[in-house]
Amino acid sequence: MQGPKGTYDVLPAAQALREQVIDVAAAIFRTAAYEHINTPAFEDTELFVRGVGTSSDIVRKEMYSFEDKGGRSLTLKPEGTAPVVRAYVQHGMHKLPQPVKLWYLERMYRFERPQAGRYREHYQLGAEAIGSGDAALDAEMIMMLSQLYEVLGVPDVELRLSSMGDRECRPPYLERLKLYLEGVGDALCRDCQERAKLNPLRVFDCKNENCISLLGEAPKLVDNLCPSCQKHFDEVRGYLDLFRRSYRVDGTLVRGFDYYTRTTFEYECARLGAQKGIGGGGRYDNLVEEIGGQPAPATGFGTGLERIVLALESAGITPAPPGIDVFIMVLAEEARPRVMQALHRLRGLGISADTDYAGRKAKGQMKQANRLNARFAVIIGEDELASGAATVRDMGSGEQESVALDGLEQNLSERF
RNA sequence: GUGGAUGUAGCUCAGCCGGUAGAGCUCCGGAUUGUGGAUCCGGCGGUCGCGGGUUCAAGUCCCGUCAUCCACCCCA
Repeated sequence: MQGPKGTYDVLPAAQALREQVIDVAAAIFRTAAYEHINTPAFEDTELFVRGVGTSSDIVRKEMYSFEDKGGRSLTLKPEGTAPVVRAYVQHGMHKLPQPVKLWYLERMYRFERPQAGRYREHYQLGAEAIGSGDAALDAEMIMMLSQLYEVLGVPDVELRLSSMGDRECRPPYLERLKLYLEGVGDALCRDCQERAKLNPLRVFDCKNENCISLLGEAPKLVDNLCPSCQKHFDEVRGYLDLFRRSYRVDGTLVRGFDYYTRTTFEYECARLGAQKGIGGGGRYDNLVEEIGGQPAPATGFGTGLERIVLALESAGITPAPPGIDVFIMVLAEEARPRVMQALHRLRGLGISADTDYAGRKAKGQMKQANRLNARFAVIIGEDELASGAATVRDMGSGEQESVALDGLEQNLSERF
């Protein structure tokens, strides 16, 4: 038996680094006044169809959709924003002080071919600020991610920035782009000719060199913003300059969801190979309304836990191996009850403690204490029971002393 | 969904021109009657991914299939 394709087990050895990433992220969210939210693993399929958009690959071919026994069409969530917005609308959060600032750690599901840094189930850390159109919030999002990567030590991080415009400037731009693409015609690759029909902006994703050079002359949305979008974009850039956050304006930056408006951004890590995008997001001023709420502007981001971990590992970053406080060696069957009592008492005092359950010899138990990275080994055997004093060994120095069994736990607790 | 590479012990791998499977690490034990991190010795551990085919004989050759990895598509 094996786990399903594209899934993985997080084994104990891999937990420390993941937990470090999560802890740092949670602290950043907390200090920026974001509150934790959890949403269900699955939602009505309709939520993603309306939210993410029917022209996106995710909706067209990557959703884990199924019918439940009640005949409802449900989908394991492929992204985190639409569910949070659904919760915002459902719980009437528009009545709370705005903006409502939320963060999440959730599993995402996409039916894709697995690859380095890409799984069918993965974790994303994300944040959403709903109820304000202020460019300062876009900058806050970008800077929270920047801070996360910096504190963790993610190497070679680059930021790309663009704008998707709004309902006023995007439609006329798309007409211009379509005209341009028709002018280029058959010279584009077959994929791009498909994209031109379905979602013209996607042609900028193409890696075909011929297409890239043909599109070099194409009009870019970021160069054709309406005055209000231009002002908003300039404000975001102003904040990034204020924070000395380097970035590159990239008119070819196209994100995978249809709901973006105005600001979009993406962080990449050059160490990661093909799947180098480690986090990204942007503004989605129409999504709340499209999902059925009172219109409310919003902005947010998502970042991939696995890709951050891969990037950290590529830089050789590994957290200190965990250890325990005390390992108690049982060297006589008659000592077992006293050992179990000591274990229970120590743990009650908040001291991590373990013992031998494998019937190992003295040497084997000492070895186990060493493997567990124990600070102290406590020996209880025939001699100790007879003398009424346990042997306490400092695993760092190798020094040993006798400690009365009567006050053993108290004595040990004073050492931490 | 497309292309390429790879599947042998828990892990990393060797296995020649086809002749009935090996090493290192880990684990357990011994050298050291009850003392770790070093060394030496021994032991446990394998449906050779799975299914067919060729052959007297297949880990080895052929076909299929599944899985993993890498790339495309796309994305975190």
